[in-house]
Amino acid sequence: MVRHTTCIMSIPSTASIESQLPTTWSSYPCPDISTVMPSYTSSLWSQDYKPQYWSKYLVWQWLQQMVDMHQIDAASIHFQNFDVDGRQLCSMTYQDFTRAAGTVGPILYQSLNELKWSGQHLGVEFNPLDMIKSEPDDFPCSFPEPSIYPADIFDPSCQCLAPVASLTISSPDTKRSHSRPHQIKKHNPRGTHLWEFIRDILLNPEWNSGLLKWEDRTDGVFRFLKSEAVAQLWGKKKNNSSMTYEKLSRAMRYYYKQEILEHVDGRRLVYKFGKNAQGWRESEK
DNA sequence: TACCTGTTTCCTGTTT
DNA sequence: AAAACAGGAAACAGGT
Repeated sequence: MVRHTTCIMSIPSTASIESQLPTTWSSYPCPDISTVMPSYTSSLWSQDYKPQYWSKYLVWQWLQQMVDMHQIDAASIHFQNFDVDGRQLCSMTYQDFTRAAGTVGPILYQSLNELKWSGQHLGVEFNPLDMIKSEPDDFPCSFPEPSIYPADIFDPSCQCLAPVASLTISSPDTKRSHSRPHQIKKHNPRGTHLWEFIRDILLNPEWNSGLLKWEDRTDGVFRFLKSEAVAQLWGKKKNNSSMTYEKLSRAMRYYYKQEILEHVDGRRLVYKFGKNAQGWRESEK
């Protein structure tokens, strides 16, 4: 028996998404995108598309795209080294990329160079503006635009990410290549797992403006501050506008059995990374 | 094509 | 009373 059809089709309108947003969302520091980045809406396919003209935010979007595309463990990239705009990014040398991203550096360097000249990458068109220009009504923004925050929100001293030595990668390219000394990830059919998505938000303070919070950094205990907002972000990543915290939390509960998460007694919206969750510990920097 | 994994969706009941 | 939690059941989708 078919219990339900594709839920997206049953969503009445984008207004329902807004109504799902928590009231706290309105206080979320994410102003209208056209206000923050007016050029985005007026010149989507202009020169802004070129990496040389990207904002810091687009640089981060590109990095995120690279992480997804190549199945790179985001914890392996020192994102603080990419707190640059497109002009600065394009001025980085091969050595700079290697320093900033270790063994992933050459991949990023090559991808960027292809974008510089063609606007395409490995046959997959990269448009960092997709997340911004698409469906502005059903999601206020994806990750916050870094430039709209005080500089001190992004702590460049934060070394919350794992060293390149812990890199895991499983792109088809690297699977076939014996020249790259990457570890291969196990079966991961749909890109980033939910728990990795959660972990990466926690590890990247610039993305994590009040969405999630460490309760006990050492023990891996964290709390959802804006549960519905995180669910919306997750849904955005999965192209599922009907994602809710209720559904996200069901997926989280499956992690208990896998020991990716451990039970935390009696504390609402609080979870704890388990022994099979990797890349969140400070000692894994 | 069957099977597997990792969700996603829906649900009922319980706890806070 | 509402929100969150717990977990069963089935569907779904991408990868092998």
